[in-house]
Amino acid sequence: MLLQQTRVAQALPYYVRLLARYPNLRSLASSDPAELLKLWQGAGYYARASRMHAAARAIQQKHGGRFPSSVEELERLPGVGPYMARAIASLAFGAPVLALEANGLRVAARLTGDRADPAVAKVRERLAAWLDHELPPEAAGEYNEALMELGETICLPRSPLCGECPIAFACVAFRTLDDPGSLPQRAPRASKRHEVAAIVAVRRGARWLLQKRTEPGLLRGLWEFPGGKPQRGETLVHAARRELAEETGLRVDRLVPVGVVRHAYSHFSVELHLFRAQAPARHLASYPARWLTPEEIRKLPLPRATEKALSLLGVSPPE
DNA sequence: AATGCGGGGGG
DNA sequence: CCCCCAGCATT
Repeated sequence: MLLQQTRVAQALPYYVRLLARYPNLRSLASSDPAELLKLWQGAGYYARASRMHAAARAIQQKHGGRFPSSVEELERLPGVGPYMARAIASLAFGAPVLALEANGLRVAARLTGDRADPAVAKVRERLAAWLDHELPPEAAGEYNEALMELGETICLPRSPLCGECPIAFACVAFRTLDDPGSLPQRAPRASKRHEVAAIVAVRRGARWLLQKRTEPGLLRGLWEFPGGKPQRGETLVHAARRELAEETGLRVDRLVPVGVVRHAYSHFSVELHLFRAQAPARHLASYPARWLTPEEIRKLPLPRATEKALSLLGVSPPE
């Protein structure tokens, strides 16, 4: 699950930590989801953590603790889709099925010289059918793994190392194209949005006011400083004050500018203007906001942007 | 079929 | 800066 849309090199340290903490299915199924999310911090796509937890529980309760082995059963598990179901079935149980993901699609497009966009279902089916025809039923797992390994180490996305490729002789892109790396051809993407927002760090003694993101969507379950985007014509200071009041019920006196946190997400980037404030005399912050010491903050799952903000405030990051 | 979902590495 | 990554769920 860690490897979904995540490079092996990036997932590896998380895998090691997770496996040390949850050495078997039972320990994962009975684990605290909050602790799992903290271990997941930094890996991104945080819904994967809760799906993995749900899948472990499902295997315990609906399959008696025995890992399901058929593609159909596997695909019913939370967080397990067409690729993972076939990867598990072939690699772990020897099922003669093709497990196709980004690497395999790229390799197949080049081997067959297919110039079409794999984002189109028809093209994916065509590439899958070709690979499926080549698949040795008695060694499907090794075949699937070989496809991915080739894609990860040699048949690279932009600059493939065709000189080191053991099957370049059979590659249509290598034999016919000036730049085999130009395949597959993808549709151009929408340009990235840029957003500006104001966030407020309210302090009360040794504690800071943070809130949990509870809405479905971006960074769900992670903790951040209150704040939001300015409305039309609104100043950043006013937006900070308004958002703080709306989200936590707090009204503060003076807002001191601290700095700017810049962070890039996949489809947009944000520029967070960070302000500091003292807690008012009456400070009944409403849920889901909480007053937290640095020690408590360190135990919560935090997005990169919040880590950067804490660093600006001089709240020491976890070592 | 299209969209949302993070963060890091490389060109 | 842009592109991509051992996909999946939702609409």
